[in-house]
Amino acid sequence: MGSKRLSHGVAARLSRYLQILAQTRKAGRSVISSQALSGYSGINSTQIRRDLSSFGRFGKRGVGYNVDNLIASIKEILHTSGRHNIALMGSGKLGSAIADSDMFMDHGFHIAAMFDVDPARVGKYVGLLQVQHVSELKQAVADNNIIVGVIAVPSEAVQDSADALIEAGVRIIFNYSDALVDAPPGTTVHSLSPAGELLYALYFYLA
Amino acid sequence: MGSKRLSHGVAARLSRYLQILAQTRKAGRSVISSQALSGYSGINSTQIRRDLSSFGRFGKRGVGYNVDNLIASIKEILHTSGRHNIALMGSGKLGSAIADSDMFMDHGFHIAAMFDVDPARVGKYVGLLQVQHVSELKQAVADNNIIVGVIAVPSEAVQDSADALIEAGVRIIFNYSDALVDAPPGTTVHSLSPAGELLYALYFYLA
DNA sequence: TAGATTGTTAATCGATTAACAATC
DNA sequence: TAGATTGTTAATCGATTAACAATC
Repeated sequence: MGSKRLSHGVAARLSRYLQILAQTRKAGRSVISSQALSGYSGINSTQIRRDLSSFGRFGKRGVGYNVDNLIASIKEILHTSGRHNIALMGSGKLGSAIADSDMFMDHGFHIAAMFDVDPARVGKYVGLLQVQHVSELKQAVADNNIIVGVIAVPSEAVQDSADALIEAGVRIIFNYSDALVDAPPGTTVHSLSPAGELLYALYFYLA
Repeated sequence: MGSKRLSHGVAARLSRYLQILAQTRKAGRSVISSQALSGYSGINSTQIRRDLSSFGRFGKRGVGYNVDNLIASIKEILHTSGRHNIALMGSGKLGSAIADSDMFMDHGFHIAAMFDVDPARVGKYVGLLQVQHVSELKQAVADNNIIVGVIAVPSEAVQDSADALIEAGVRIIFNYSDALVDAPPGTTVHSLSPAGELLYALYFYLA
């Protein structure tokens, strides 16, 4: 066990635990029970204990899981302990809001560079980052070992941004719009869909 | 069939189809195959055909599904054909970006009011919406039949916004940060977790 | 000791997939 | 007619859940 390739379900749940654990640590709590994790994730507590116990004995009976240790253990299982560099596409309101937030930093991601097509924005600073022109993307990806692209541009421009990232060698893309993105096999594109989530919640609310 | 309560899995997948179909329609395509839907959703095409066929015969063999008809049919199945009003919490960069986008409008949601705690922002206009003080939330929820809250405030303030929404009677919340939110049973809170999604994608990329 | 929570088993349910006849 | 894609069956796999002994 341990060295086997994880199933998609298990990897997805472990990532989810990791995200919640990071928030728990941020809130100053050092121990968490499977019950509490279940409350935040919506995943059954038995499922959580089973997921974790298949990799080792991380918990203390009667107490719960040590947050710091569990974070370290899961990161090891997922092979994602390092720092991962991001290229942020778009320096408008959404892009700036993303650059300002801790959301990525808290999980070992680093926004290494920020890009725009608008010449009026290129050269300006957002926090510590200077906005670069998209034509510099390929070089920046190579120089900074960027493996993730985050797209925060108007929906009409999303496909162009995605194409530029793919052309530059980026294979993991997070798209903040709900525009559909065409991408070649081997490339992962995750698009936001708040409306989809809301319609789903609405069904159970109205029923 | 048809009138039975949907399982969570089915409702989630139908919402996902709906989101993709709306984008497909926007792109001007009038027909889509289960194969194409599968490509965009990551859901197996047999699963898609099975989900749909359990409610009726929506497709044409050899052709695919009519996009407009399928949207209407799924909305009917989900009982979410109407217009649904949203209260948007936060008028900063993120809030403004959300107010400017079509993401909610495209799916029958309407941002009916926008709130902030900062007196300097209250009264200003973002597009056609005038920013109101949070103290007016409860009244606005009642007046405008608001059933969904979208939170776009700094992570330290997320819980306060959620509390205000819940106090005002809102039971469905979409949180644009990855801060954990405590909410009473009966309330649905969906929080964004881009980092979680990325770690998941990263595992399969690195493996 | 008493209370709480893990680790694990066993049984059930839903998701996934391949395959293919029906039919547009 | 030929090609494509739905609708549906059957078989497999993973997720979910209840229950509870082990143990902190």
